[in-house]
Amino acid sequence: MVTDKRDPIHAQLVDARRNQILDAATEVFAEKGFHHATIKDIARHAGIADGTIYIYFKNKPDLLLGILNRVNESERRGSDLAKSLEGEIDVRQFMKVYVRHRLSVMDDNLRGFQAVLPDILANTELRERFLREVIEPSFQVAEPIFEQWVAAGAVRPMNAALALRLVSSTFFGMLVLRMMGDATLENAWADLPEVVTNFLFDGLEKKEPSR
Amino acid sequence: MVTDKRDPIHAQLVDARRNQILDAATEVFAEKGFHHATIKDIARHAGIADGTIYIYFKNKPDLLLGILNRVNESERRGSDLAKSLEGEIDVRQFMKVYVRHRLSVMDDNLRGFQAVLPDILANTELRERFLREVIEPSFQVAEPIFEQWVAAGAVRPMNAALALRLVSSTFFGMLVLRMMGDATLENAWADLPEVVTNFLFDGLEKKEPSR
Amino acid sequence: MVTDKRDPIHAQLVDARRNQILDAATEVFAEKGFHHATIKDIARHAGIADGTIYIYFKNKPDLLLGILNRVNESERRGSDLAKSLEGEIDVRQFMKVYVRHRLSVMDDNLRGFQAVLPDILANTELRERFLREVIEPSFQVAEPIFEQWVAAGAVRPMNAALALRLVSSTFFGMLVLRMMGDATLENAWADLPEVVTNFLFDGLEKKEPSR
Amino acid sequence: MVTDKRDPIHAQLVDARRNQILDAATEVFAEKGFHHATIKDIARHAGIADGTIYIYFKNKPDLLLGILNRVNESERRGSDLAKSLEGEIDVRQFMKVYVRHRLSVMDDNLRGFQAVLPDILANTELRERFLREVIEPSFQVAEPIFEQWVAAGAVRPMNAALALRLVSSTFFGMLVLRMMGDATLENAWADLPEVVTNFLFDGLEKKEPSR
DNA sequence: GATGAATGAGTGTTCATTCAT
DNA sequence: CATGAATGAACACTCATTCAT
Repeated sequence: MVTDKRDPIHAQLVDARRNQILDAATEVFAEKGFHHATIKDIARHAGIADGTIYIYFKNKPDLLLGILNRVNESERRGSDLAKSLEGEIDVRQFMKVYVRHRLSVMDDNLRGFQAVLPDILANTELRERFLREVIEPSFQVAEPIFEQWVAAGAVRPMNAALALRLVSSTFFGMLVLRMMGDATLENAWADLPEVVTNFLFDGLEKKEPSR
Repeated sequence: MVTDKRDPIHAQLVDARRNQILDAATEVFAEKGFHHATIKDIARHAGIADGTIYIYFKNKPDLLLGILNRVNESERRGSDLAKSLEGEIDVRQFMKVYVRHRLSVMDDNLRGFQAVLPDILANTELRERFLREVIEPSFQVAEPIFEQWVAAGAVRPMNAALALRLVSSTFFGMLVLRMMGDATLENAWADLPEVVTNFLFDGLEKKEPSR
Repeated sequence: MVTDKRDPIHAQLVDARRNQILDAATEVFAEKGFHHATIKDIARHAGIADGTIYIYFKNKPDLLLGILNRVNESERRGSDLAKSLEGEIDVRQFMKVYVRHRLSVMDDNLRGFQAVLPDILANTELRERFLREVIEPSFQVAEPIFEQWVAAGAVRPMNAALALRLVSSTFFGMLVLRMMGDATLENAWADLPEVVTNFLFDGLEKKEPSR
Repeated sequence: MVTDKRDPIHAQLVDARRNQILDAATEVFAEKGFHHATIKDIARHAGIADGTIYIYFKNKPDLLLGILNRVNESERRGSDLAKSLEGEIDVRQFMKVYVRHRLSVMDDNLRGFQAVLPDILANTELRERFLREVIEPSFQVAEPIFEQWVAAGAVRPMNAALALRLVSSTFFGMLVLRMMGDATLENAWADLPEVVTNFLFDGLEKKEPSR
């Protein structure tokens, strides 16, 4: 029986195995950190032999890239959502939907971030890759939307690039605080879409809310 | 000649050596990450022999703790500042001073954070220690101040604990974005105290600023 | 349909497969050396799957033995030739035929030797096997022939065993030099039967050739 | 105590250690072949720890190169001898001295050759290096000497390059036969200088020897 | 105190071999 | 028979740590 490597069934099997391995790697990396996780750990976690991992991944760093790509994929859907909402008039409504989405992505991929973020921060190459491939593209999607808001008078005039960094920072910071194990943030997760939207729009100061 | 270990001159020499080593370790960890940095690297950077490091530090992780403590020291001065400003009536002025201080600490310790944060995020033990010893104490200092603001009507009523997390997240997020190499944030660093203070107080929305 | 394993057609098929695999193995071993050649390499070279090799050969060393046997077979035909020429009076003519034959065998099996000789020299077991099964038998064929020449006065009296080793050494040495890539020897290959015969009979010294 | 790496005493210690390791490696490679020898084997043989080997040698192949260089050193002394004898009138005497020297070098370095030759033959890179660095230079020393002999009428006119290859082949072949474990050659080793010289000069054929 | 050579435990990776399909 | 995915034993190499000088 000659099996065509381009066989879609074969491709599905390969994909399933890759995901099985990446799931295990995510779990173990998140638990022990990339460097303290051994291939044996991951293999045992996935219920396979050490060598099998090397059929699907070139080496250990490649596992990290695999996880990163899956996380990126989720992240990208955030941009897609933003794009799809473009033109929406009710800015605050837009934001609430977007924040909810972001937070849920964050929640779903928490283990993935925990597996990947420490090494993104530690490793120049990964860092640059993540910046170019994930963060900057999302800024590029967001910037015109933000400027449109300013033009429409829905948002006060400010440096769009900088404003995006601040909003983005808030999300990154929440991710980091959750990863650190902050209980308050974890327990309040359900209320966050509302709270964060208000924070981003109104800030801390007391004033007559615009609506 | 027997040297008394409690000799203050001796203590100063020891401290100088420790700092010399920690400086080298900070640089090398920030550059290569904790695990890819070797003791040889650090020793060469400090201009001493490998073995000498072990006279001043128990082991490699202990170097990380040493760096962490120096960073914490800087951080603590943020809390001190906040405490010292307590009672200040002009909330926005308070915030501007505080933000400026925080950002300058962040800037001064960027290499230190770069050396230490990836492993704080990766390592359960460090993570918990950082949470209990640095983050939570700073929340405990800030919470009464914030509640006092609410009581004084300077800030709109909101869950103090959560508000602090959001503010704190913004700072953490900016740190992370800078560590990632975001150029916009780096170039705008000088304007940030103003911009961030406004962001935190007023949010994004257009409204009649209260002052 | 039950196929009789003693079926001559079946046997031929098996033989064809074995040779197909040995050809591939010879090529790959010669190119990369036994240890750097992988079963995958050989299988790909033969256009079959890894596992198929194990239907025809017990294990990797067995491939080497398979190649060795084919080389030995060629070598043995040298002895056969010698034997067939026994009784021939014109010693120099005998030698010229024999040398030509040997050199052509060497040429034909160069890849085989390249595949097999390094490991014969490295591996005690193979070494002994090659010595007992190939080299010594050929000496045993040659020794009576040589002594007959001495008796007939065609060759000067000398230790037959030692003389054979020297002649044999010259051939082995030429093989090694060619394997090393010596260009002079390779380019002169066509002239060698004449040159080598003269060298073996007359040596280097100037004298009146006997004919 | 600061030790200057160019300290001659330090250099001597390093050299001693390197030789200790190379001795062990030679023994183990000769015994088991390069690929079946493990670093642990060699370390144990040298009475040191695995890691120590890597202080003095970059990697396992580097050990082979180290052995090769020591063997080359011995070989080079053959060329030196030939050069030093240049101008000698008694060609046969010259040859006897040279042959004796070569055979003794061969004998002294037999383990070294056994360690190194299999991989020289198996490995393209080593093969080329050995050809360029050892064999060809020795031919270049020998060729003018040989041509001088022809001019002086001490040797019959023949292609010098080819004649050298044949003589050289005889030596290589004897080395190979000895490595294979041929007992006859080993036992006759003491008589070889005489026998080989005669063989090289007079060949096999009966004739009135020129002296 | 300072040195840096030596140690050896720990791990990523390869690849011959097996076996369910 | 043929396949090739899976296995896991084996091994080169790294590097934190020690300690004699």
